[in-house]
Amino acid sequence: MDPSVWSKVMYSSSNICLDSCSAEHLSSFQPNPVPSNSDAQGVSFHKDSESTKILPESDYYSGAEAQGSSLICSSQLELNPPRDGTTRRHPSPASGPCGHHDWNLSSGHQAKRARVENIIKGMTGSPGMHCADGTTNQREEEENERIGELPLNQEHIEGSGSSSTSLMARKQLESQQQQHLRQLRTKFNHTGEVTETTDSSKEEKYPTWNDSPDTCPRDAFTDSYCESESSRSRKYQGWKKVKLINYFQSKPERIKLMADVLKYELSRAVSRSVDSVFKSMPLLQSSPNDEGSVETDSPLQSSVAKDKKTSLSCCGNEEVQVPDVQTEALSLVVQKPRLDRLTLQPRVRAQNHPDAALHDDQNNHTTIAHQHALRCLQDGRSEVGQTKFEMFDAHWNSVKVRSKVNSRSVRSPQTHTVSVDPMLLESLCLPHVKIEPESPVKNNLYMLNEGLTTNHLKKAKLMFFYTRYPSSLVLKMCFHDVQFTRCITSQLIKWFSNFREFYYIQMEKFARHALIEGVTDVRGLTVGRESELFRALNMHYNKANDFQVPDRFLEVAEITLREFYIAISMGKDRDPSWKKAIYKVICKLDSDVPAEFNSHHSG
DNA sequence: TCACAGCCTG
DNA sequence: CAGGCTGTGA
Repeated sequence: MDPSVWSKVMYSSSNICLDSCSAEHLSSFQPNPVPSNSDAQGVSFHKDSESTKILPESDYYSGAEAQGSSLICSSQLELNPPRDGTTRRHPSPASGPCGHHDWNLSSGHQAKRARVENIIKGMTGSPGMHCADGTTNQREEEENERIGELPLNQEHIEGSGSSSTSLMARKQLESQQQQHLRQLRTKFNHTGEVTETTDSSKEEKYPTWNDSPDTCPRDAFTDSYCESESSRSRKYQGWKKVKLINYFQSKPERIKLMADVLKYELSRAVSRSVDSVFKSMPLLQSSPNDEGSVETDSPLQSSVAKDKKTSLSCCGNEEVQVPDVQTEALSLVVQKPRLDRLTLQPRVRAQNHPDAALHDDQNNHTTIAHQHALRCLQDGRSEVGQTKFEMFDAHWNSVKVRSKVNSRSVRSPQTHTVSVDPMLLESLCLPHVKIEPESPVKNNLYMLNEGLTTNHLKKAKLMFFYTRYPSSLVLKMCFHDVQFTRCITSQLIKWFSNFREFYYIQMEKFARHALIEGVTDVRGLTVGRESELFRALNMHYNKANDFQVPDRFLEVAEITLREFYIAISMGKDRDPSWKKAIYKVICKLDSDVPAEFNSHHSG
């Protein structure tokens, strides 16, 4: 366009402005010394501005612009985390009292428990007396109650003064009990769970259920556990003590022995289940700062050591949740089903890591190694095992670091990304997952939505000096080198929307600041090239400062600033849509974009 | 219903 | 700057 024509248009536009946008009150308006908007926004703004002339945008927003509702919402979000599926599906391990977790084990574990319970049920009949082990918790007592039901029924008969019980009947009962226990052990052997204690020789040494207090507790069956787990020895000692105390209650002792067997089996099952969890659990960090390591390790060790179902239940609870997490994470993350077929680089599944939700069965070779090392560490049997664990953990950590470097940064914990080692993918020659390393050249030519480049963005910003509300026709003329699609158009419109947003934010900010500074005459508000407002705007739209900003833009900026000043001083900002009137005025101040913007390439 | 502007958020 | 969302006008 001819510059002269451009100037004409520009100045006519200016005249339109003076005619239409209340130039009269702009030139003569003198607001109340005290702004009428006495709401929290103004107060906050005033308060903040006492120490600093120009408020940082963030401060400004927190005090002046941000409405209370948004703040409240934010806090509400913190105080009341959304009770969505994520929250429900990812409960904290400490989400409930450990003792109340009711054996929510994995399906395999449940099957195992069902087997044990079937055995127990085969032995149980009617309610009986409680076990005398004072160390057992409620859970244990319930278990023992069930275990002791049937035999104690008989015991109850005896203990209740049934001295008429014949010796035959007694022996028959003992025989039945022995049979039960043999069946128990046979089943255990069959499942292979207690392999170290189930060879035939040990079975031969198994107690013969004499009433002798010496033979009963000192059986090889129990001792074998004591050898491997010292803490079990403590329990055993307590158990033995109870036995000595209740010497004359021989049958309950046997029941308790069986209960111990069952408890051991359950304990083992839990331990194994926990181990299995480590195939998919976040690998523990050796860092002392990592609480997850401590928290997860501790129950593992204590589960075997203390043989308390309280701790077992804790473990059980955790291990139950994890598969759910993984299941859900898989559904969320693996958008490209073929991607998880790859041998992706091991991913860190620390509980508080965004990638924790990722589950990759293909990583079993590493997770199993970690699991093995961890088990060695748990057992405390081998320093070699611990060394292996540390070495593996170090390797794992290094892998994690590499993963973080190579993968895209995760913006938020909610973001689920599949971190793939590009080198690995390249080595696999998989074109559909080809990931090119970022190069500076490509960054400079950063493509935006299949057409718009950073140069287009820069050009759009310069256009903003002339037009705040460009029509689609103007956009097409100015970005003729772009294949216009609905998406491209929307993006360009969005760009200008963002430009306007920043523009009006600056205007409001400086208008409020002027009011606070005590500016009483709107004529005192000017926007020159040396003004703070112009610097802020120029920094945003013309960062390189290689473009001569038209004077008309300064005029429009000044008009806008005064409009904001007047509106705020009149208390119009109490109306949620108070800015619309200003927008309506400013949209009429658009100028034509110089011809250079139309004919030239975006670069 | 669609397109667009504006607001909010990351 | 982009995406989601809502309100509005044609």
